[in-house]
Amino acid sequence: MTVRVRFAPSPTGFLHIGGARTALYNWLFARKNGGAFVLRIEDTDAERSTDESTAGILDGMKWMGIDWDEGPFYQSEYLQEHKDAAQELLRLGAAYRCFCTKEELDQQRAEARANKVAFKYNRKCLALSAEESQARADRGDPYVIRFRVPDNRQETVSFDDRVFGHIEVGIKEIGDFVIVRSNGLPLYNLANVVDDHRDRITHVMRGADGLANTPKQVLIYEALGWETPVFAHMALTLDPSKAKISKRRHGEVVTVEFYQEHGFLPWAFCNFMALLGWSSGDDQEIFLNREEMIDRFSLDHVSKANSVFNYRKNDPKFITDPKALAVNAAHLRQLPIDELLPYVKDWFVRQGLWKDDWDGADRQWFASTVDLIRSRYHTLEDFTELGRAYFFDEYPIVPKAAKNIRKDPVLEQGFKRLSQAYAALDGFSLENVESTLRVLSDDLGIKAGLLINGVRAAVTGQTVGPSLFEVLLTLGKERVISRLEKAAVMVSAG
RNA sequence: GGCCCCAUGGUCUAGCGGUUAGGACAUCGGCCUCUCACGCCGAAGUCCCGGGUUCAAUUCCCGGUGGGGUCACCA
Repeated sequence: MTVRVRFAPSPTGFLHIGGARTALYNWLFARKNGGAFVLRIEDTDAERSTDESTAGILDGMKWMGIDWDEGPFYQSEYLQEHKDAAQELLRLGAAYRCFCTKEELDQQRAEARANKVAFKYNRKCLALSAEESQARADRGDPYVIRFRVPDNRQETVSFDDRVFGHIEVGIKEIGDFVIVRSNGLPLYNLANVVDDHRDRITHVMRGADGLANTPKQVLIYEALGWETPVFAHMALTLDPSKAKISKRRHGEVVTVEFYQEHGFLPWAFCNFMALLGWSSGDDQEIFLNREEMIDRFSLDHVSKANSVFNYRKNDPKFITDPKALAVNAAHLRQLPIDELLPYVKDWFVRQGLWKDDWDGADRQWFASTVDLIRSRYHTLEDFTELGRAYFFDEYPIVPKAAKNIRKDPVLEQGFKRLSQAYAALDGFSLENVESTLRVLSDDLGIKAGLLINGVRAAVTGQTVGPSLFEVLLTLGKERVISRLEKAAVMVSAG
């Protein structure tokens, strides 16, 4: 039997990391098993569903590179099927109309709470005769349809969850739940089962918050005489205080969009997400390409314990979970340069900073410059922020760099004479660039390090970076000379 | 509160009766060095608690504790 899985988000917000992870695991499972990945938008809550959030979810998935084979289907388009299923359940005696008012039910809930037991509908309307039920319906009395939990035939409902194992719950624990609202619209538990059955889903992989609903759904499958799919629930991702993550509480940092906008490589982001609850079984954590992870993916190593998304609010050093940054950085420096370049280009284009020469005449230069600096960057954003000076003549000089430039008055002479010496140089090679600087340091009677650090600060605006002489070569003679002249002025100006 | 689920360093995890409890990130120190990063080396830090079962429990069972989920005419 061909594996068929689905991702069925409700479009009530942006795609957040929890949903992204669910989508990713489904996708990995489908690709691993040569199955189909279906995308279904569960938009039946018209109050909360918006086109924008649907678009946001699709965009997020596209960015991550999680492609779907079928869909997107929209749950709202299958309304009639859901209603038909409810009628069928009614006909089978597996469901019944309930005319109880909200007030009555609220009262029952209050009582249940007072008695410290779970609320269970008291089945008042189950006692209604078929005739009376029909008569009241015909008369136009408002009613909901409840599923009749078959407590006369079995004591427990159970299923074997692919990650949590055998789950069993006493049937007396489940109250007759509503499957169709009084306005005629079916509810999640019913619609979801009908849709999964129609879409021939073989494996339902979703967040563990669906675990407690599953017995109800199993009951519906059984009542309709449908085969139940395999369930595989995934532990939730929590925030550092163990609270469920939500955009409302946590803001942008939990949305996929945030990672897109902060220069994450899509697959590196997926790599990090995958690690939040899944392990390869050995020590490998970095998967530079999709195939590698697909090959290794298995439900056997999906964790049952909730994981904590370890982001720190307002931490200047870590804009998100340090491990997310580390994984992205690993991809940034380990990817073959030719595979990385397109993403760097996209980033520059997005920022409106791309120059066409960089994949034309200066293609080689661009590649080697990116290669030179990438090992100390964490995100693509670093190329346009920290790495500004490598690509543009306008660049900020960070305070510590400014300090290095003015560290010693002798540096004014140093910069001035170095620029003159470089100007007089025949070529501009690693060797003569370095020896020129060292000879000058001796002349000036200062340590080469002083001049080197000053020059680095002057030409890059940073105190850190690659070996200075490599930097100088990448920048080229002209730029170096003019930047040194400016630096000399900076020193004299104090 | 009822029911269900979970529990290895700060975080993500490996482990599946006998291990100096492994790896990654983060932290700290060292090497490298013109700085930073990379790379390499090293340090600190963990099996929630209590009972069993067993020659032997991080591992199996039970009970606590802690955390999470769920109990809607949301999905």
